[in-house]
Amino acid sequence: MAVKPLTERTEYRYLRIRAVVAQIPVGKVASYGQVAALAGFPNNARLVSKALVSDNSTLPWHRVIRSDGKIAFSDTSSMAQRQRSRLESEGVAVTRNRVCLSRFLWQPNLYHPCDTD
DNA sequence: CGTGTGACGCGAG
DNA sequence: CCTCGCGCCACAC
Repeated sequence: MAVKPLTERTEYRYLRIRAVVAQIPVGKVASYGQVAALAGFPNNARLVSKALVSDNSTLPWHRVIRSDGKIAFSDTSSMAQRQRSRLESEGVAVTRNRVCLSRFLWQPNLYHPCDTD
């Protein structure tokens, strides 16, 4: 099975995105859009998910969630459960597949669309 | 080159 | 709380 050869540009973008994800501290979370913006790609949150899917390394992918605080996976999927356990083991409370952004969002000053509660 | 798809985001009902 | 629609962009076909 040959790995899909990414274009040089895409590979570079993925590297930048992974570099940002790697900076998310333990016990904090960031949204896809926030990671994209920090990596230099505003309005391209989907690129972040792509970068994580094609990633093999030990990246804290579980600290990346949607802008509304919800875990991106279907709440019944095994991936969502794995992400929940990883977050909870870091002290991040997950209620009904959602993280309280007001408590656990990384760099809330940069981007906080849903700061309720 | 048009179309569909998705670990997204956001506003309207 | 929910669903829909549209914008967004890379990629598979």
